[in-house]
This record gives sequence, C-alpha cells and structure tokens, in this order.
Amino acid sequence: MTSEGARKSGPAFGLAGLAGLFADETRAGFLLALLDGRAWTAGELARYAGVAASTASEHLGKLVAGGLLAEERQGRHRYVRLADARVAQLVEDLAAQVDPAGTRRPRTLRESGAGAAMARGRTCYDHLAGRLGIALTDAFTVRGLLRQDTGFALTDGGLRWFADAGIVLDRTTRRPLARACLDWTERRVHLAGTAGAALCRHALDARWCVRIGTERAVRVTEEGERRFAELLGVEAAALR
Amino acid sequence: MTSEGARKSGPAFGLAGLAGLFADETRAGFLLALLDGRAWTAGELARYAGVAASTASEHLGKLVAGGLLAEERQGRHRYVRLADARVAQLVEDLAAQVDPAGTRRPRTLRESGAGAAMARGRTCYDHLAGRLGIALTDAFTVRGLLRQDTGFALTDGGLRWFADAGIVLDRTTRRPLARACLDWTERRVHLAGTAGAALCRHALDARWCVRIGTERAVRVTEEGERRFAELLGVEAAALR
DNA sequence: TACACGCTTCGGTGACTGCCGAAGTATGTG
DNA sequence: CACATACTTCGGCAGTCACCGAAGCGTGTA
Repeated sequence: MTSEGARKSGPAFGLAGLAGLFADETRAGFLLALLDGRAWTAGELARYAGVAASTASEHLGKLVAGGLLAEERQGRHRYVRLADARVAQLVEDLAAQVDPAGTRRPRTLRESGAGAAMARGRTCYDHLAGRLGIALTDAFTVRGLLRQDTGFALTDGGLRWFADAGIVLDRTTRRPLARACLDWTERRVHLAGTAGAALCRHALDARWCVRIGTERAVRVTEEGERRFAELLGVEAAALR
Repeated sequence: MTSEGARKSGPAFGLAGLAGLFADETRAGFLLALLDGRAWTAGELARYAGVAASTASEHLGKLVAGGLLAEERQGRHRYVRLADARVAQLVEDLAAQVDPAGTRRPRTLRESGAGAAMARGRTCYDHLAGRLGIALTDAFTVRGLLRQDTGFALTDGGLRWFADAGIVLDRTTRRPLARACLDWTERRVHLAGTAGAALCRHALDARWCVRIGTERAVRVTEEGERRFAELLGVEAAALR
C-alpha cells in the first residue's frame, strides 16, 4: 500500500489515519502551538519544537495533506495555520481529554512567568479563554444572556446584548453561534463559536484587550475594564 | 524511556499519546464497534477486526491503560466497553471529522442490508441516532422544545415535555443536559447528552423502540409510532 | 480428573516512521 | 552577480510497533 499520491485536500484516510496525524509529539506540539489561531512559518515551528527544518517540513506536509492545516506561501516563507474552527475544536477536545490529570505540571512551572499571563487571559484559536474568558462567560450566564443549565445557547437577551454592543453576529454560517470550549487550565467552559469569535475580534479591534508580546496571552485595557463593567457588570478585579 | 508501569487508570501521557491509541486501524475498529455502548468480549472484538486473540489482547491492554475503555472480568471472559460518555464523544468527534468525504462508501455498500436498518435508526453510545434520532431532534426543535439557532439547549418547554412524558432527567451530573452529536451518515446533528440518553433509555424501556438483532440498529414499534405522534407530532412515516 | 475454551505472555519478524545532515531549489538582499 | 535565508528532497539510520503462533494460565464443563 503505497502513498497513491496526495488525496486532494481531503481528510485523512480514516479514524486511524486522522489520529495518526496527532500521534507524534512534534506534530502535536505544532497543533497546540497553532491553537493561538495565528499563522506560523515552518521555521518558527521547527525552532519551537526543537527539530530540524527538514523534519518540520515533512510534518507540515502530512498535516496539510491531512486537511488539518491550511498553508499560504509568501515568497520564501511557508505560513501555516489551523484549517478551520472544526480542526481547532478537535485539537481542544483531544487536549481537554488529556490534561485533566495535570500531566503538564512541569511545563506550567517552567514557564511560570509567561504562564501567569496566559492563565489570566489568552486567545484559544479565535475566542477569549483563560480566567478572562471564564469571567465573561460567567457574567453572560448570571445576567441571563447565556443559558448553560439545559445545554449551551445564547438567550434572546443575549442576542440583544450583542446587537446593543454593536457586535455583528454572522448567522449565515453552519458554525454554531455559541458553543462551550473547555479550558484545560481552569477546567471550566467558556464561550466559543461564532459569538465567541465575534466578541474576541471586537474586543481586540476596540482595544478592550491587547495582545501581550507574540504569545497568545491578552491583557484587558482600562477602556476594556470600563466597557466590561458597563456592559456586563464585571468587576475590574475579576479581569486581572 | 521505558513503560514505567501502567499509570493508574490515568489518561495517556499527552495529546500525542492519546491520539496514538486511536492511530491504529485495529484499535480504531474496536472503538467504533464499541460506540454501540454495549460491552464486547475480547474474542468478539478479535474476530470482528480479523486479528489473532493475542493481538486483540495487547490492544485492549493499551486502551484500558489509556483510560479509554473500562473492563470487567467475568469468569474466563473479559468484557470491555467505552469508559464513559466523554470518550464516546471523542470517538464521535474524530469519526465525524473523518467521514465527511464519504471515505467509507465501500463498507456502506457491502453491508447495504444491515446498513439500511442502521441508517433508519440506531443507538450512538447511549442515545438515538440515524434518521430516527434526527427526526426526533427536528420535532423537538420545531415545537420549541429545543433551541438550535443560538447554540444547543433545551428550552423551558423542553424541560416540561420531559417531565410530562414521565422521563426523569438527572441534573446532578456534570454532563450537559443537551449536546449536539453529529451523525456521520446523515451529516445532521441529533440530541445527545443526559437528555438524549434518558430519552433513549425510556424509549427502549417502554418499548417505543426495540433493538434489531445484536447490532445497534433499532426499530420503532407501533406503540412508539403512536406515542411519538402524540407527544411530538411526528408522523409515523418519518420514523420508517 | 480430563478436557475445552478464553485470554495472556513471550519471542521473533517485518514494516513503518521520525529523525538528522547534506545537497538542492527558490526567494530576497547587498 | 554573489550571498544569505527559508524551505524541500534525499539517503540512511535507529527505534517503535503491530502482528503472529506457540506456550502458559485460569475458568467452566463433561
């Protein structure tokens, strides 16, 4: 059974084939790194994972062929990012299944500096996560904008909230408006889906939050504290 | 880096380790077979997958050690089943990501006899799936019992429906009451979660549905047709 | 007690795969 | 046109892993 040539952008051959793409430490590291939603170059990923450029190149070839990554060539750079929100969700789901036991303690410890900022607030693919994401999600819930007791869905009040805040929700896609994403450092769910993405995008555009450095950590600005207090009744202290 | 002895019921070492458990055709076949929610013996799985008993035994050891399967020894039999609903969901999610392209056409064709019954109605771990599951989910939705436009959650009317039907929902667990499960033959979502499981259990207990043979296919009884029409306004034709 | 059966353990084998460095190609720069 | 940079391809190596059959162990049956 030889390779038969790259199947056209299709997903891997089967459950086992798909899982095989995740089943290598280096590739898994790539995917987790790419969970920040940004595009990385092949070289960045190679250095990040500590492998030779040639090795990274081969891994990227498999991930792209398997449909997990999208690539974009710009000059001599090869930018890759997660193919879509479905893939991001899959990576999250797998990671959430794994981390419950806290298998990553050493790493959490090692990077305690950057780790603290990441725990406070960060992006998870295209929505807000960390304590920030959870605080906002909790605020939505207690104010009756988000219903979590019988599933996970925005209420009519929630729809109004987005409209009032001037955040447009694209309701034409097949992606769910609201979905729960399990934060694997906090073990709590936060708002993902179209609404989570729109909120995150708006928060960054309006500078309610800003990215810290090149990592996916984010910090709430003073403007953000004011707006979150005003619109959701969230105390500033909960965002720090 | 040797095995260091089986980690106590803990999940696999990391994302890559977990994925590695799925990344073998035989093990993946086991997991998909076990998606019926029943307990299989080691021998049954070995014959099903077409491998030697010794090979199956080794695979089961890994799956159990990785926390994906629960085992129960009875005399000279070793029964295994999916460890819990979280694992079942993970298998579903992976499978759903893979099948979009219809990679399994040949198999669908080969078993067209049993396949037709499976497409009509079946269980997916602990809830109803196939056209039956989708028809019921649609009925819930159009009657305002289930909200899918802003996420996926039962409405208050939905809670009343379950109460009126005499189906008790266990709301003490951390498992969500309602979740969407993507059916990978129909490419449509259907009701899973605590409510989906309770509905399925009740439907089987009350003989609204009966299992066909040893497979996971189910058929709606005449009593079931009456009750589904009465309680949800579903036409009998939609259930056949 | 003898035998059948289900499962497990063990040794060996073949295939696969991740890794590297070296050489090659394409792109941007002095 | 050289030269540096980013990536890819190739050959080779080493480790891992799925597989089998044979032998062993424990359970249920004649």
